[in-house]
Amino acid sequence: MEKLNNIHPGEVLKAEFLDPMGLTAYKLAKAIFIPQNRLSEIIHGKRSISVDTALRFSKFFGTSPKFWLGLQMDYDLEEKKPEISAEIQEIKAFQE
Amino acid sequence: MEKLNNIHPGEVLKAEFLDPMGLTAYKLAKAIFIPQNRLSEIIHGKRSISVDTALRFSKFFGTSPKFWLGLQMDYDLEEKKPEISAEIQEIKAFQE
DNA sequence: AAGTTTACTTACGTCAAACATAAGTAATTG
DNA sequence: CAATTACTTATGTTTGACGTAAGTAAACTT
Repeated sequence: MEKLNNIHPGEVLKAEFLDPMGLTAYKLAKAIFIPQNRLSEIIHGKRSISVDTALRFSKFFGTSPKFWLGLQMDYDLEEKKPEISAEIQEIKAFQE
Repeated sequence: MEKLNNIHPGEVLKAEFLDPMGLTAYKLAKAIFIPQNRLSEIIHGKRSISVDTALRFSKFFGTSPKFWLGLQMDYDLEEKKPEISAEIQEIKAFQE
């Protein structure tokens, strides 16, 4: 199930980092020592930002790793919410 | 590789929520419609807080889902950092 | 013009981990 | 003493992140 208007981290990577910086996925892959397909799949939303990837982006771009994992978290939450909303609604909040 | 002094989210769940609230893992599992072993394994640090689990905790405890996923993120980062620190150090920050 | 490097994508097999089911034990409650 | 509560561990399935590799094409080098 693909939620509309939910930007995945790969879009941010491409639009906010690679393109403005004049960088290719090929160059980035070499620079952070990962295979090219990892980046290709991230950019096309087929793979998530893992802790490993976040740490590498972090060092290269000078961002925090949580920035990248936060983007992923936001995306995953938005994707998952509608899938399980029916069951979530059945959950009663704890009464202290 | 198990980093010392890194608290996993299961510890927080037990020490900061279940115990103070007089709740058992059994009751929580029933309340949020998940199998008991899922909670048992989380509490013992053998399983991570997934998006699904975070959304359920969120509704039941009245916290944000990001609170739980944030704990997991912090834990995962601390665990992973030492594993790949050598390779990360070889990454050169991008020069604009 | 031929060859090397850059650039990207897709196919494929592996492995780790999140999942549910189920079974087992023990303590508590009716 | 039977049912429920409570917890743990074993087992099998599926998903997804991983690397390797191969394919195509464009842009440089020589």
